[in-house]
Amino acid sequence: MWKEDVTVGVTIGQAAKAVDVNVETIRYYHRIGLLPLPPRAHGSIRRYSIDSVRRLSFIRRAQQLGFSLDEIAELLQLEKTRSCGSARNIAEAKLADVTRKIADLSSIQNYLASLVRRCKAGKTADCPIFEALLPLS
Amino acid sequence: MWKEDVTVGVTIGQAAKAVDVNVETIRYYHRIGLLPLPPRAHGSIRRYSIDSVRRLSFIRRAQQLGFSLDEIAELLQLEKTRSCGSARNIAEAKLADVTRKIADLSSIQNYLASLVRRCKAGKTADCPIFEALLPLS
DNA sequence: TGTATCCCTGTACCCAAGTACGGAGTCAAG
DNA sequence: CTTGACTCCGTACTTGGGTACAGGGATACA
Repeated sequence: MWKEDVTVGVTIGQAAKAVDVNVETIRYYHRIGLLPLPPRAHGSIRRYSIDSVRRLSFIRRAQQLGFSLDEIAELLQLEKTRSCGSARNIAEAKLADVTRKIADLSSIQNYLASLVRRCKAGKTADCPIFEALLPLS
Repeated sequence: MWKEDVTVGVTIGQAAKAVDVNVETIRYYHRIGLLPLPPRAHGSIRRYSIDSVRRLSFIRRAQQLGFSLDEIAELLQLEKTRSCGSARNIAEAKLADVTRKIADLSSIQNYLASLVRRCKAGKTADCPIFEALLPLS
């Protein structure tokens, strides 16, 4: 006999495996309203549609791009209107953010590199790392 | 009359102001063992020496360089031996870390920039941001 | 001497993004 | 029909880096 609903979509475990995420994480996304609860088939067990899984994988990809869950929620809201301008605003803000972070890290990189370089070159007696970082006593 | 001890060093509030940090933060550093408790003069009020304040300011500077409090504790441990090689190892590890972060952020930057650029150029109908980030339905 | 401003300890709370777990229900295979 | 793997819900805990009180001392200045 053909059980119509039960096999439509995947279980939470399969969805989790598909996007390489913890089952508890998916539940957490439900809790905070980031991912709508999928329909239940017969029993109490949820079935995740292809769309649900795609939404989940979007969340992970956006996270990798440095978006917070709040920002991701905002982006997912935009899906309803498909407002190109709003999405671009968010993307541009995030781009500015990332650019600033890169600049900050670059100056840290330069400083650390110069410390290491001078440390390698110099005598052990006056290690520039200690001089720069630990000006105690 | 000359009160010898009481005026040696500064109070927590002055120390906090000197390195632009919250009083509670200093107490927190004591709690986690990052900053040793300074001696008390007469009453129960702590007096922070110049060295204490320098140590505190080192913590903040190292934080700005991206070191975690754990790593900073490690660096402060090294002060005892002044082991140049160990310090260089830590600095080099952090440098590698920072370099990797920059690389990650750069690819994110490229991707976001290309999305924004294409979004500006294209027609509103097929916004690349939605296509790239929201491949739902 | 009053009062205003610090300081003390201890405890609880904050944020983001989860993770862990207990106790019960469900489902498929053997 | 039992076993084992999976799922449910709810609640509590985690990490890192702090903040915020409450309820008392201490100190400084007029």
